[in-house]
Amino acid sequence: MKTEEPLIESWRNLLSQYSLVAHELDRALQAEHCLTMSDYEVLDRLIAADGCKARIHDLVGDLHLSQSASSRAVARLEKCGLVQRAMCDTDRRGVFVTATDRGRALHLEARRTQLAVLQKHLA
Amino acid sequence: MKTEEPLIESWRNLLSQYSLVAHELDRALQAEHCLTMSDYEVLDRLIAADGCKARIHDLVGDLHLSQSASSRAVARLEKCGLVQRAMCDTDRRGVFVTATDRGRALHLEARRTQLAVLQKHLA
DNA sequence: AGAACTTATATGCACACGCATTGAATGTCT
DNA sequence: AGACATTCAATGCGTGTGCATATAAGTTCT
Repeated sequence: MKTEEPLIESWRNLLSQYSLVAHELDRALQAEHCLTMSDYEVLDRLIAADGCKARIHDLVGDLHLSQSASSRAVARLEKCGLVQRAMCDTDRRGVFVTATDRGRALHLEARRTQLAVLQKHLA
Repeated sequence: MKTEEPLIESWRNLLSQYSLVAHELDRALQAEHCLTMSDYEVLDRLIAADGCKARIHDLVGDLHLSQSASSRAVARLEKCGLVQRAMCDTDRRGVFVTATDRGRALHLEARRTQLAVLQKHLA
């Protein structure tokens, strides 16, 4: 395989590395914690926020997910009891999402799983 | 946001860059050529092969896709007339996939689309 | 040759995704 | 205040994905 465009070479490297890590991360999180990579990302962002609380709208910007996918991720997390929805009193269109105790606990465990995978592939 | 683990920092960068490029690439290929990113990747690998011809099994290794997803991508390309399936006479389990003239032509056009997107984001 | 195993593709199924739309609340402009 | 536009979240829909399985062909071992 000749190198052709270095641009394509870069893209292939990016794609390869992403695919490898993403697939394994997804498998590990699913197997050990019943979480999608996206679910974990939502939880992670939420916990990074003030008071483990954020509006969905604010999460979307950080998430590499569409608004609808983010909304559904929150719904999944809520169904598992990791997160709670609450109306936002200052703007009743908005929805505040808060991590529950179980959510915070699971996040800690899942974080270890994540680090193990990253260690293995990005170290 | 404190930096915490540099490992996580790396992963976030990888994820961000991938998401940006992948989404835009997908949109552009779909809009201009009715191709998924995966479809294009299959076509691309096929054309890189000897005689624009390869067995599905051999494609799978390069593709960042599962066997089933690869099989379906080939099916899509065939439905669009970009590719042809043919039995492999030396091993009748195998299926040879060959790019048609239209497939080769479309690949050239799509390649320009790809390069434009990559240029914009990876240059 | 025949049975047991392996390999190459296709397919049923459940699920996460993005796009488009809906519904409700807010904002703006006259 | 009232009409129109905008914003936030949820949902219907179509589609691509991986996993498990099915099917068919090749391989190995006795």
